[in-house]
This record gives sequence, C-alpha cells and structure tokens, in this order.
Amino acid sequence: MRRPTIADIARQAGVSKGAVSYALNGQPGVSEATRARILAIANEIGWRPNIAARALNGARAHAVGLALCRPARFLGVEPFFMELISGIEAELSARSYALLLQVVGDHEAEMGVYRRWWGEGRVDGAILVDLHLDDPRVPQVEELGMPVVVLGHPSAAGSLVPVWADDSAAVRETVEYLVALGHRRIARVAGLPRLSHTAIRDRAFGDVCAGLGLDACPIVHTDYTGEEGARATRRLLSSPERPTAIVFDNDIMAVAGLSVAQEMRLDVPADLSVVAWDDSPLCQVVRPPLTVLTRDIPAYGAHAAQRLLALIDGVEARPLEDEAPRLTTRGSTAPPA
Amino acid sequence: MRRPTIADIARQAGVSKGAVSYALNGQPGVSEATRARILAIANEIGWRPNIAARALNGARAHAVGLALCRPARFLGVEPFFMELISGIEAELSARSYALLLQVVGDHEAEMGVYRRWWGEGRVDGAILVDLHLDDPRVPQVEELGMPVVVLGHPSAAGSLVPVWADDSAAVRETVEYLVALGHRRIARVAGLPRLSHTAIRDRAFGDVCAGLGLDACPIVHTDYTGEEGARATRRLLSSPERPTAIVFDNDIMAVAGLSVAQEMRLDVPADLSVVAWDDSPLCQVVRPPLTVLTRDIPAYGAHAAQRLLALIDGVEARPLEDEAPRLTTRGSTAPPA
DNA sequence: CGTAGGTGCTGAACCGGATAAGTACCGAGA
DNA sequence: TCTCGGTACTTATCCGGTTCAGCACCTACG
Repeated sequence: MRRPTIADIARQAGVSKGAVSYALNGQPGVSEATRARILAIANEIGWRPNIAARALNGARAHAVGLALCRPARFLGVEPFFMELISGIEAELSARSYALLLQVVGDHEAEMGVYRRWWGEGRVDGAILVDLHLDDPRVPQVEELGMPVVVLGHPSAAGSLVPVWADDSAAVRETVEYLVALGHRRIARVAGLPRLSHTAIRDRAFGDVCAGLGLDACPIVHTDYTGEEGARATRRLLSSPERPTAIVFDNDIMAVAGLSVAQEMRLDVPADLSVVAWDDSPLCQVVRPPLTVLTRDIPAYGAHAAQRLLALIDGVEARPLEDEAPRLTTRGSTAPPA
Repeated sequence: MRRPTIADIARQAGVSKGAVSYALNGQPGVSEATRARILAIANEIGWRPNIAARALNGARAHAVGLALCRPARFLGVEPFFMELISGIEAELSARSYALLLQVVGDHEAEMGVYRRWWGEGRVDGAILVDLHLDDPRVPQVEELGMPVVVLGHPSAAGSLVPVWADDSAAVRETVEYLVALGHRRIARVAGLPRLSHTAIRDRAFGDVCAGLGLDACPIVHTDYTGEEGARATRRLLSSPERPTAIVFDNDIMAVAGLSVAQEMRLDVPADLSVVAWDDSPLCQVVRPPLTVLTRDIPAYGAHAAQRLLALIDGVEARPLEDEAPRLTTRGSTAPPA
C-alpha cells in the first residue's frame, strides 16, 4: 500500500529512474514509444509526484501564503475576505497552486509566519493585505527576498508589486453624485484610520468636498463594526448641522447607520441619503436597499494572484491598477427633503 | 544568500551533519556543550528546517487541508466559514500546522483536490464539511486512508471521526420557546434539503411540532440566499393560515424575511416572530434585533482541528459532540398579537 | 571508411535532512 | 589487565525525485 514512486515505474517499464523522470516531465531524452509506455504505467499504478522530493531539488513549493491579521471577531464581519480568497483561489487552482492561510493576531506574528513559511520553503510567495501607513511589513518583507504582491496603493508598497483600485475616483464619483442630487452637507464614516486606504479615501473626500465648495464635511473613524458605525451615525445625526448624506466605509456600518436613522424617525432617503462601500446581500436586503460602491472583489484577488504567479515565474510583474469601484444607485439615495 | 542548511552549521561547529541533526532535534547523542554551541550557531545564521527535506524522510507535511465546495457567490454570504476557519487556525497555528485551503466547484473536484494533496504528501489530513445525505465523499475518503474529521452528525460520517452539535435539541428549544410565548403556527425556512444537517433539523422540527400538537408547521427549502429567503417568507405570509413565527436556517434569510414582513405591513414581533440560526452582526443591527440560535463557531472549528491533529498523531480520536446552539432572545420574538 | 552529431538511454550525484550502524574514547568493575 | 558499557560522536544510507555526465548505437556526410 506504499505510495508508488518513479522507481516502481522504472522497474515495471524496465528502464532507469532518469528515463522515467524525463518521460513524466515531458522532457527530451526518451523516445515517444517509451514515454507513452511510462505514462501508461504511471497512470495505471496511480503515481503522483511527491512535492517534497521535488521541492528538495530547488523546485517550487507550489503554494502561496496569505496571513490575515485581523482580530477574529472582525473576520466574519465582512464578506470581503471570503470573496478575495475565492478570487485568489480561482487563479491559483487553475495553476495547481495551493493557498496557505493563517489567521494571526498582530503584524509581528504575521511577519513571523512569513519568515517561517519562506524559511521552510513552504511557499513561493505571498500576498500582503491591509497595508498601513508606513507599514513595517513592507521593508521586512523586502529584506526577506520573498516574491510578494501587495493589495494596496503603490505609494505604500515600496518596491513590492502593488495591485490596487482608484479609491479616490470612487470617492469623487460618490460625492459628485450626492452634490448633483442637491446635498451640501455630506459626512463620511470611515474605517480604521491607520489603514492606508482609509487615509487615501479621507484625503480624496476632503479634497473633493473642498473643491466643490461644500460646507463642513466631517469624517468619523471607526473599527468597521456595526456598533461603532451606529455610534458614529448617532453622533453625526445629533449634531446641529446634521448631514443630509453619509458615506460609509463598509456595508455593516451602513446598515447599522440606516437603523439608527430610522430609530431617530428620519426617513431614508428623504431626510438622509446613505451610501455603502462594497455591495453585499445585506445591502440589497435592507429597506430601502442601499446605494453602494461596487467592486469585483474576486477579480481583485484573482489579479493579485496572477501578478504573484508571474513574479514567482521570474517574469517582471508590473503594478496593476484594477477597475475603480462603481456607484450602483438604489433606494437609499435621493435629493434632500 | 542561500538558505542555511545543517551542513553549514556542521561546518561552522566543526562536527558532522548527524551531530547537528541530533542537537537540533533534542535527541541524545551529543553533549550539552556541543548542543548549546550548535543551537547558538543555528540561531545566529537563521537556520530553519526545510520541511520538504523532513517530509522526504516520512515526516509530517505539517499541514491539513480544507476544500470548500460552495459556489463562489455563497461564500461571502455567510460569516460561518470565516469563523470556522479562524477557529481551525487557532488550533493549528498553536501546533505550527498550516491550513491548505481550496475553493472548488463541485464534490468531484473536491475529491480530486484531496486525492492530489494526499498523494503528493502535501497534507496530513483534512476536514470534511457540508455533509450530504449518503455523501459519496465519505466512502471515497475512507478508501484514501487519509485522516479525516467530519463536521456533521455521526449518522452521516461513516467510519470517519465526527464533530457535531445537537441541532435537534436547538430546534426543540426554539419551538418550545415559541410555543411558550403562545405561538401555534410556526414555520421553518430551511437551507438546502440535500445537506444532512438540514434533514436533521427538518425532522426534529416535524417531531417537536407534532409532539406539541401544533397545527400545520410548514417547511420551505431554499439555497440560503436572501432572495430565496424573501420568496419563501412571502409565500408563507401570503398563505391563508399564515404562521405567527418563522425560524430561518441562517441570518441572511432571516433578515430578508424580516424586510418582507415589514413591507407587508406586518409588525415584528407583534404580528410575526422571527428566529435566525447563527448570530451575526447583521442580526444585531436590524430593527428589531433578531432572536438567534448562537453557536460558538470558532470553537467548533478548533475542536475539529484538535480531533484531526490527534488522529494524525495516531491517537484514537473519539467523536466529539459539541455544545448545542443556545437560544439568545432579542426583540424579534414576542407573544402573538 | 572515419568521424561528427544526434538519439535514447544509464548511472550516479545531489537536494537537506533523519537515522541506523559503526567507532573511538573513557571510566568502572572483575 | 581485560572486558564491559555508556557517551559522544562519525559515516553511510535513505527518502523520491531532478539532472548531469557518459555511453552505446545509428545516421549522415565529406
């Protein structure tokens, strides 16, 4: 019941191990007749290459790593990661690459995981997500010499290959749309301020509002949870100059904000317009359904994986600017009453 | 810049490779002084064991596999899998095991992945989820001889080690609670009928309702999406004998159902009580917040991982009945008007 | 007819560890 | 003094592949 090896094939075919290796790898050095015979035997006895043995010869590990550094309680909150992973997977599995996944508590642990994976020859590369401002992981990973693709803006990616979307354009489109509807007081409920994409969106939001000569355009930072989203909304809606539109950084906060507004007897969209970043079933299920910024997240993951595989293959992987999020209007936005 | 090997350590320490191997693995055969010297050198030059080389000697792959067979569009829908994975991870990473993840389209592809992983020596075992009635994967995986833990009821797990929760008890608790509130017409919006846990819940629901002498207790099957949940709810609420309480098989359908009820000008909970299986931020965010069946999903995953590691270690892993889901009452349930 | 070049294969080394078998040395006991 | 047993190593082999050097054989060509 031992797993068959090329030695078994060689014995049955009456040739040497070397010939079998050439035959199985489509390399020259064996006649077509012998190759066919060897392949038939390999197939018959159910031979599979032992990746450990292959890896030992300096070959690929045929796996890439993804260490997610999020407190467990936020992981289930957003569908983002599952969608991202399924997109990465789609690309990887087409090339028979596996995804090594580990959930870690902090960035130090994350780097430890990368160091171990790379040091043990377990992965050929990795994808870095949730970039921070001046992220210490970037120089550390550069020093490791491991092929890495970064999901995030080039400005934060150092010499690593970035895959990103133009969040600024999405912010601009959203604000301009709200202004066109007649809104003048627009607020933004943002995510974690230390994330670089939060900073980018914040800046774009400020710039666009200023450019359009809008009144105060407050930004409130949160941790992406429904609770903080609700709290932020409550604070905004209780202020004397309450906004007539709020743009939320994820779906869960938008829905929480919607509930808060309705509790406060405000009509959405008449008294308050709501926009959510990233669509989800949740956004379509609530009443009114939410106007959202839609991204093709699986495609985003697939592109990152594709760039990473190119990098691993030694092809120079160029930065990739993905499609910007597009505004999908639904019932939660309207001209202010 | 080559990765250091034990040969490098041996050269620097002036001993043989064998001695280094003994020292690094805490085995007898070297003096404490030599061992300390070798460890110091290993540490200094940043040596890490090459798992491929270790695996070649029949050692463990130090990874377990999880192939998720769900259409990509359902993956982001439920937080279940991310929570499960984070629980599995917690247990695995404590033992420096990695999780190999692959999303596949169907069960055939899933078995192909397991066969490949096992054949290539890439994993030491796997976790099987989403068991079907008469699931063909069970005998196939038994034949592979790979250590496997099944998330699901023992009745469907064959000779594989099951980790499960008593869904029947949870169904009973829920129905009895609703009956105690005064409900007599209770409906269930269930998930995919071919899943074995759906069958178990269906049966328990029927049994409990019959046992309590309730009127018609309809069950509607869906694919877990909000759309089908909404459709099922609409159908139930439009029937002449409309239920005064509905128990949904997941959060997204419960929320969709809630919206449908509110659209139909029914007051929740006065006209309709709503219960959701599995808590999520979503359930707490909607108005009224939903009464839910709470499971500790990360713990569930952790237990499965722990059983699997025991199995891999050759310890006879016994079936584990996890804690049954508990009812957490919130604003969506009340006596019928 | 001698040889240059290509084909089709063999044998052996190699990757980085683990490990069984062998050896040199030392102290203790008969 | 000789043997015995343990300690502290070394040497050699193995795991399952890849790959390189070498070799026999055939064909083509000057």
